[in-house]
Amino acid sequence: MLTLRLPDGATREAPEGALPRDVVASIGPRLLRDAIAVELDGEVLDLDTPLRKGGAFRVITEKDPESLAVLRHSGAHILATAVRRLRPDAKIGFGPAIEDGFYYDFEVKEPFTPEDLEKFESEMKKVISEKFPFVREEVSQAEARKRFADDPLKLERLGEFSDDEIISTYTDGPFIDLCRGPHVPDTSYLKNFKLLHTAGAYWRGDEHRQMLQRIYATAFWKKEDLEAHLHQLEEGKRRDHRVLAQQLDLYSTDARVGPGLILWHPKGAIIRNEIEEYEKALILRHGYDLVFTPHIVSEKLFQISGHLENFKENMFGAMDVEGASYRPKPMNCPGHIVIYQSHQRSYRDLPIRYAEFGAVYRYERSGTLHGMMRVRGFTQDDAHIFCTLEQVPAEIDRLLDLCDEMLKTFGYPYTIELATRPDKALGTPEVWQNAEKTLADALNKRGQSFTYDEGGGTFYGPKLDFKLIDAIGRKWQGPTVQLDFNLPERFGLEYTGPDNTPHRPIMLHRVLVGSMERFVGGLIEHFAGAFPLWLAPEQVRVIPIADEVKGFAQSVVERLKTRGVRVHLDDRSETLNYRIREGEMMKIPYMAVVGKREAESDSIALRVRGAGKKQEVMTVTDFLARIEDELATRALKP
RNA sequence: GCCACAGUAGCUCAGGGGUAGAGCACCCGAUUCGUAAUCGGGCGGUCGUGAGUUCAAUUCUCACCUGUGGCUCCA
Repeated sequence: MLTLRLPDGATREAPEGALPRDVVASIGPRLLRDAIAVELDGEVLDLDTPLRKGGAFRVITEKDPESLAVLRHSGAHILATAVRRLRPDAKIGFGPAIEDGFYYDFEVKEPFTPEDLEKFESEMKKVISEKFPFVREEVSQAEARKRFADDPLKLERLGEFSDDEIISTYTDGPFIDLCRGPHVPDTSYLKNFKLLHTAGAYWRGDEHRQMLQRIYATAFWKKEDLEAHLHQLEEGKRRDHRVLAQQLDLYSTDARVGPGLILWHPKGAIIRNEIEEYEKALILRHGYDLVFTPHIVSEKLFQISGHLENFKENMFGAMDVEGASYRPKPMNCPGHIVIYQSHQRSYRDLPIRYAEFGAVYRYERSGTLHGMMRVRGFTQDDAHIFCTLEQVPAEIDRLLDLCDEMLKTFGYPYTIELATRPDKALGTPEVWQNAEKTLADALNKRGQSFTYDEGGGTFYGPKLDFKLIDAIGRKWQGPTVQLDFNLPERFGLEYTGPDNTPHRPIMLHRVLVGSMERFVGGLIEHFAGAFPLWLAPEQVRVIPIADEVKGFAQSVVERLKTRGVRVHLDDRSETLNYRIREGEMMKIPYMAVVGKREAESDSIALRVRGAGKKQEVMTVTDFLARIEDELATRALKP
């Protein structure tokens, strides 16, 4: 007999091989109706998978987040069922649930078209209405080979099973798949789904293997959730930084310059410069020293750092300079280390914090480039902290303050992940455990919640990853802090301790925005191009209603200009409506409309971006005070 | 790099074996307006680049370049 512990503390006895369905039914028939799957000791099983061991037992219903993955995985089978009906020649690969939906990979001679997708979707609806049960069977290797004789990809997978592994198949109507499960009871459970797009994908993610055709889709229990998700995708498209940047004239690329190389237009440059100025003041306040290092560097440096060995495929080629090889730097760390080594260092000097807005160049494969998000030349807001082991907690604490302050300024909520030792790693497990504990302690001490990303560290040390959440709920890579056990060794970094002997410092790498390019690209989408006042390329546009008040409008412009406000006068001979419309489309935070009434009272009719006709009339003096306050506090609105 | 798709005026796009069209933008003129497009006129493209097929290519074919969606990789 197996003993199952229920969440309320009660226990149930069930014979070995009992079906979860029967156990759930014994708890209550209503529960069985709502049950999607069960969880046994953390493993999700469907209702028809025989129980082989006892443990913590929990029923999963639509309310549990785990149920969504079960639904989506079943959705993948339903998709494959439909595809097989319409394209019997399609060989099946894998079809897992993923974060926002599911996909299925097929090997086909003719790639799928958007019209195919529509047909598959209607065919899926048929499969759903046919209400095929998902039938689980456990079979022998020989039997499995027979069943998948026509599916070479499945046969390959079968070859990897060890003798003691259970091979299971799932059948829904005409379709059979090699699959571990779990699945929903039958195909009718899938009600709210949408096929999204197709894409090529390597068989088993290996670029040396053949390309399969992948169909991406999403599914939810509730119609509202599906609609919300599709709306978020739409909203993401509407905010696409490449489109907005074109409309707002922020940056461009050009084939003559080269792909993945960003040309910052004046308006984009203003945004970037505001961020840099802000960050510069911030880090100087937090005890950093600014440095500059060259863009091209002798290869010797990268031999010492190991980049030439480990990062070569991402480095641009060498250029010959009087017989010596130079390369554009892919990272700033070695340069900062050399500055550290330009003097003998004492424990009294530490911590040393070098910061640089360092341009780096990395050879990224052409297919990976994407707007400002993935480029070949970018500027990192990079810093390296050299300190003693004892100083690490205080440095982490300082960094958490710094990140928190900065992310609040941009209006990003965030989460933190602590990435731990990967399989292939430098240094002993003890050193790692110690370092991971130091990081965790620093977070815990200030009550900062975080999750673990097990095995997600770099080979040279653990790291903290900040994940930003943007205005429509998407996650972005934010600041990272990495401990480095490697470079101090390779360069033989030293400082003299109080005991008058040499010691090896600890090195911390950290970026806040990461790369100016990627961060600004993200900001464009976060704000949908409507930048807060302090970042807006054009902050105020003054619009005289008619020529007779041009002089007054000019005086408003002058007064704003002397306070450093980025202001323009739009006195073109266009209608007021036309000029207002253009200002709105350029997402200018404030339009100061002035007519005869305003000129008489030294005031403006202020149109706030996005507020439509709800204008406020205020004196120029009051407007100046308002602007100055919003700039000083870097207000997020308007 | 790989798979699929795309490239026509500054932008968004229509067209199609006989060397091109719209709207917006831009320029000129009229208009002087109270909160999201005033009217009229004009300028503007060797149809991504190169080669091939053809009497004839922007249109068909191939290669390359650039971009898009993914894969792989990543700030």
